Amino acid sequence: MIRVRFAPSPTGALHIGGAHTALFNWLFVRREGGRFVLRIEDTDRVRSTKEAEKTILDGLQWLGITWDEGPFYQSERLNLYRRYAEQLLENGLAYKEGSAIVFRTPREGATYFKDIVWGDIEVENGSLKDIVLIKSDGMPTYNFAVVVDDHTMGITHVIRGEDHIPNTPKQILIYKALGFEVPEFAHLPMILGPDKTKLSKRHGATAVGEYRNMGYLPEAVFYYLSLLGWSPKEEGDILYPQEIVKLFDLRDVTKRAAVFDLEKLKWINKLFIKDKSPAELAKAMRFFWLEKGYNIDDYPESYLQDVVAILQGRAYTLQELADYSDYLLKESLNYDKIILAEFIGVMKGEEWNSLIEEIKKIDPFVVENIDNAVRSWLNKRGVKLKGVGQALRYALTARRVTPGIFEVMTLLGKDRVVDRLERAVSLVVGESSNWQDA
RNA sequence: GCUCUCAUCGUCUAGCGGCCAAGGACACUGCCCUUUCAAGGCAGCGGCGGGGGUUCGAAUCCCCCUGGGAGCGCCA
Repeated sequence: MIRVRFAPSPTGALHIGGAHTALFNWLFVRREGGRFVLRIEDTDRVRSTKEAEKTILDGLQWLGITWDEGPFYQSERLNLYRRYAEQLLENGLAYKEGSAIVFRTPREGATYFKDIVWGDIEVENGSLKDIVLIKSDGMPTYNFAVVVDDHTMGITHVIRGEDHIPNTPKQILIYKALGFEVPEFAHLPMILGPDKTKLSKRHGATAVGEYRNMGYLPEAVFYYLSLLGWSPKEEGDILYPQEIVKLFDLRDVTKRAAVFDLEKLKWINKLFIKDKSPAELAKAMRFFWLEKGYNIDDYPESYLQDVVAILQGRAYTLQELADYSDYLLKESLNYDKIILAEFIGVMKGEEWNSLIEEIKKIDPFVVENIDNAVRSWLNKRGVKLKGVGQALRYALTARRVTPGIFEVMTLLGKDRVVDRLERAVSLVVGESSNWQDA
């Protein structure tokens, strides 16, 4: 039975690197069939917090990284570490130094292991220093606790970041001293910032939660992360977790550290947004709309879904999508008077009035009818749609970029369209009908 | 400094001795479509770090150099 584990220390948020590690463990174990164990490495009494732990678990759940056992806490297993440390003391393989217990590394020979992704790795034992097992405060050190935990928890495959490669020989020495079977190791490539150094806060957002708040979809983050150090034979289409599981193979993991590319993540996020059903998306949008202060409960659910449907695929994040939907979910528009005057200026006030009258007659108020009515009115007058279309767009949305203007008009409904047009025209033309560029 | 390790377009990668005058994706640049944007279509830019070998033949194997990364805590 294959058993893997993800063992974060609760000293901060779940960051991209951690999520990447958890993800690969998850893909591997779901692919091969086995159990995913979650272990909290909270032996650093000073830096560990319950809040950090919660953030990490939330982050994993958000991404859909499920675990089968745990969370287990190292802080609750202190006796275990103590007992094994004493065993080493009795065997003469470790010694006391003050109130700490230290492992005596062999001076001769070499320690070898075959990493699933890196291949053969060998280190001269002579280059290793003695290893502290139990700290003066009675807590085990990381290198000792992992060994005891991974063994007693029956972990068969240790999958973790490349930064642990130098620790591995030390741990293997301890496994052997304790008479434990050594598990398989698979080290994952590091995730770097644009400057090619280990990704950290100074590179920008590194916490998974930040991406959630910015409006990234969990599936998108999941897919993007899976692409760092691994790749499906054919890229191009988006893949959902279950599909990735089917294609995943630890042996295909790359060794070269990968630079985190936000541009690509954004693009992937856009694809996933586009792929969502309007109902699902509308649900996910609630948080972002509310954050914008829109009174979304004033509108029927079906309308909200229509709003999403017309906009999805044009935004990189849900936050952007919320921003783009303002004119559909807010009743008042803030025009830039100069821009409005410029757009409305493509036609005379009386022409606008005529067009508006024409629009009032459209029934039912659907895309095809609006399109026909507006175009035939324009044809009769010999006016091009280009300028008027843009004017309509700005007058109705206070934006220069929106989905197709006839789609927008349909969604807005005849009443709002007429109201907004009349107001826009009067703002520019004024009561007197003799208006100037502002 | 010591130890381990990596090295294909700007970025993520395919490639595991001949099918590679190196393929895809993101980004970027044109063009088409067009009521704006996006999408879509087409075209383009751009890379095997360097030097030695091995071989009939090397991006692929070996060595050296160079460059990068990680680790070297009674942190995890």
